[in-house]
This record gives sequence, structure tokens and C-alpha cells, in this order.
Amino acid sequence: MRETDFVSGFARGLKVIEAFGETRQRLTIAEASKLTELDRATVRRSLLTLSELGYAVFDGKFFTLTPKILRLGHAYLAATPLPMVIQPHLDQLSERAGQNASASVLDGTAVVYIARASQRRVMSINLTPGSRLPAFCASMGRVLLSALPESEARAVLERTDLKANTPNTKTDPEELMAEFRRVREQGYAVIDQELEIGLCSIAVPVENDRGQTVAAINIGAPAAYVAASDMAERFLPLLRETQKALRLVLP
Amino acid sequence: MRETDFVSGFARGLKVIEAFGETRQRLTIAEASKLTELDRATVRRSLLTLSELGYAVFDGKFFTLTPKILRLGHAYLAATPLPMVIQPHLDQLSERAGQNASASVLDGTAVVYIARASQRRVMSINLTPGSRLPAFCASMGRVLLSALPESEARAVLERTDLKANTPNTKTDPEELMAEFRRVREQGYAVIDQELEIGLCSIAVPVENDRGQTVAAINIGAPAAYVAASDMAERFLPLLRETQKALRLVLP
DNA sequence: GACATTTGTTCATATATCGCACAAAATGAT
DNA sequence: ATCATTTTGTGCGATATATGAACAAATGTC
Repeated sequence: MRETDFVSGFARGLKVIEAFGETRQRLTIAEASKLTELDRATVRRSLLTLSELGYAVFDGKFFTLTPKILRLGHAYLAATPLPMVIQPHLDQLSERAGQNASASVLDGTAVVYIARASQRRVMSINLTPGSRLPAFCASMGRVLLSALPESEARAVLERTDLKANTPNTKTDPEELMAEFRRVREQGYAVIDQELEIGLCSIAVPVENDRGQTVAAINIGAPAAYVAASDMAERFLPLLRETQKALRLVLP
Repeated sequence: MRETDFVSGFARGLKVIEAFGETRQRLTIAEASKLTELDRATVRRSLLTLSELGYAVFDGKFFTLTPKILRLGHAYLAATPLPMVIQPHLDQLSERAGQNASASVLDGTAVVYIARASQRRVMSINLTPGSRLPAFCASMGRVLLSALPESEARAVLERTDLKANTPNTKTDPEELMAEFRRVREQGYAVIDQELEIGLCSIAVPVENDRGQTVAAINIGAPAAYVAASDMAERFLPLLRETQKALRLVLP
């Protein structure tokens, strides 16, 4: 790509949008400038543009994103048939398991939720489509990383901040690579409170009819309710059934 | 705002992102150009910028958005405490009602889903956070429009494409304005298969401690299971309870 | 209340982008 | 295969934007 085929004003604007996140619902120009490492004048112009277009509002001091910003992310969710196709299966899975079920894809070192069906609330984190979790310590992440060539999986791990969320979190790259091999062989991944104390989960890949892994689905359950060692016995048949149904309908 | 405070390259890029939607997961340069009414060269630069940043991929012919694009919309969901705060209440509401529960806010003439808890699948439409429905014929839309000053509600209706989704859909502006007044008085809205045959729903406003309506929550049920006339009796107490709980925790 | 710091805004100018026109390549019809 | 049509890529002048410094306003500190 040529140098002049890059619209830096656009790129800067997107960076500004991403500066809003997690705990930062309201940003001043100076704050956004620091977060994005862009000039204050540039950030100001981007934010005013967002306001002019209705993606943000300005109260004289703080800029806040409006729901219109969801149109951008939603373009993907609506554009890809994946979440549409998966959701009903997920609903059914969740109901039959009596537990939360989710679907996700890989984006860099994170898993991104694309659909979710909840029965009860066990996690402290609030997960909605678009939510992100570190792939290396999430059941769906393990499944998705296992589906990559070893060299790529290793590359992802190298780029990952391997910090332990709980005492159970596996953070040794070699141990994780071995885990990926095990997951690949057995066709599922079980996480025992590696992401959050009290939460176990089991995930399987979602494959299309050509055998390519296009997503992962999981079931999460309170550790107090189902021991990690019982997760497979308890939920794998249901997951396998959903997996099989999806294989037939995915392009 | 001054003319020079507007970054048109940014605005054009956002328009290109929005061109991806619904049935258009893959776009060529020419297609995107037609949809956005922007010059092909401009669209091409925007798309190449998106690709360079990892928000899209290009296979030589088609551009496709990647999950990374969700970071943009998600910045809002994660940035606003609203979905975070509402979700657990919605889960509880859904479980106690044994039906789907959702929360939404108004964006122009549409309601935008910000959270959802599903028990069963009754709608043909797949609703996820970010999904949009016409406000005038959705229960939450009626509630949110009722919360506006009459002149604004009327203005929204004027900008709305008032097409009937079912034989039950109310499309007469005056009838709708009268309905808004009724909703405002009784504090809830019931929809009897106006959006989709077989689906009834009831919604109440979510107010903060200053009495401002910041969102709406609803319960949807199959018409075969609960008659529209029974919706209030059946679900209003639960909705009121959730509404009351939320009033205490919202800023 | 005076001073120091931070923040928002404006401006001139160097730099980058836009849209047009044209060329090249791909597609489709006969 | 040929031609017409559509689509994509590129060079260039006109136009728009980014930059960094300067200033003004607000905020915090003593």
C-alpha cells in the first residue's frame, strides 16, 4: 500500500474512539490526548467531528459517546452471519444446560464475545457481545489458540501479557503450548478458575463443513456447583450436539 | 463549530464502516462507493486504512470487517455504566418472569438494545446489544418516546418510516401521540403483535434518582402463552420491582 | 490573592488528502 | 474472440488538515 492511500485523520479518529473504554465513559480533550498520544488540537477536531455526527456529545467539558457509536461495531455483528446463526443454538444450549453459554472469536491475543445466552450470573465481569478477555486463560481462547498452527499460537503467547488472574492461572508458555496440544487432541478445553475464582468453563470449537474452526462456544458454571473434573461429563455431550448442529449450517 | 474543526476524512471513514450492514458483509470498492455516495478513490483510501489498522481485511476483491471493529461500539457499552448496572437486574427479571427481558435506549427513530437476558426464543429476529428496531412499534420505543416532550416525539414520528410490520401495527401519527399520552399516564406500554405476529411485550421506563428516563426495559412473551390483556397483570409487578431497584442505583 | 499548572482555543504554514481525469484491468455479453 | 461495460489503480492540482507555538481561560496550590 502506498503512503498516500492511508487516511491518517481517519486512523487518528478511530484511536480517539477506542480511548473511551472500561472506566472512561467521559473524557476531556486533554485526557483523550494523553491516552491516544495525539496532539490536543487533533483530538479536539476528532471529538468535535464525532459530536457533529451524533456519535458523541459535549457538555462543555466532557465528551461522551452516544449509542449511535454502536452502529459501527454492530455493522460487523449484523454483517457477519455467524452471530445470527449461532444465537438460537446458544439459547437452546444454555437452557438445556441450565448455565450461561457464549460464543466468541479470536482477535489478536483476546477472545471477543459475539453472542451470549445467560441463565444466571456467576461472573463478576459483565460480558456482552464485543466484550474481550485474554485468550490464554479463557476456555474459548484455549480452543481457538489450539486451532492455530503451533508457531502462530506461540507468537500470540509472546505478544500476550501473561499475568495471573487467580492462583490457578497457567502462565508458563511451554505449559500452555502443551495444554493447546491436549485441547487439540481431546477437542475441548476446561478451565478451572483460571480467570476468576469460583468459575469453571468448558469450550469446544465451532467448525464449518470444511473443518475450519470459525469460533468457539462454551458453558460456564460456578465451581461450587460443578467441579472442574465433572464439567466434561456434565456438559460435553450438549456442547458436542450444538457443535454438530452448527457444522451443518455454517458456510 | 468552525468549518476547520471538522475532520471530513474521519467522517467519510465512519460512513464507510456503516455501509457494512445487515446483508452486506463483503463490499467491493465500487459497492461501498455507491452506498456511501463517496468518491471511489476516497472509499478506497478509507478501506485500505481500515485494513492497515486491522479493522478490515481485503482479499483482492472484497473488503470484510474483522471483529476488531467491535472495539469501537464496545467502547460505548463498556464506557457507559448503564448496561453494566442493568444486566444483572435483567438476568434476575428474566429468570423470575420466565421470559426474555431486554433493555434499550433511543437513538433517533430507533431503539438500540444495550442488554438482554433470554430464556427462550420467540422472535424471528435475533436481538443482541446494538440491535435496532423502529421505536414507534416497539414497547420500549413507546416508553422512550413518551418520555420526550410532545413536540420532540412528534418530530421523531415525522422522521420515521411508519410502515406496518403486521396488521396490528399502529401507523397513524395522531393515534400514536394519543398512545404516548396513555403510556405516560399509566407508566408502561404494551405491544400486541405490532412488531411481529405472535409476540407481545410490555415495557417500563428506567429512571434515575432525579426521575429522568435513561432507558427502558421490557419483557416479551409469546401471544399464545400470554394474551396482551394479561401482560400487565402478569409482568408489571416484576417490572416495577426492577424499575425501583434500578432507580436507586443509577446516577 | 498571587503564582504555577493545566487545559482549551486560535493561528500560520507545512503537509496531507480529495476528487477528478485518465489508464489499466477485469468482467460480461454476443 | 471482440467489443462494451464496469471496476480498479494512479498522477496531479486544488483544497483541507495537522502541527506546534502562542495565548487565554480555568484550575489547583500555597
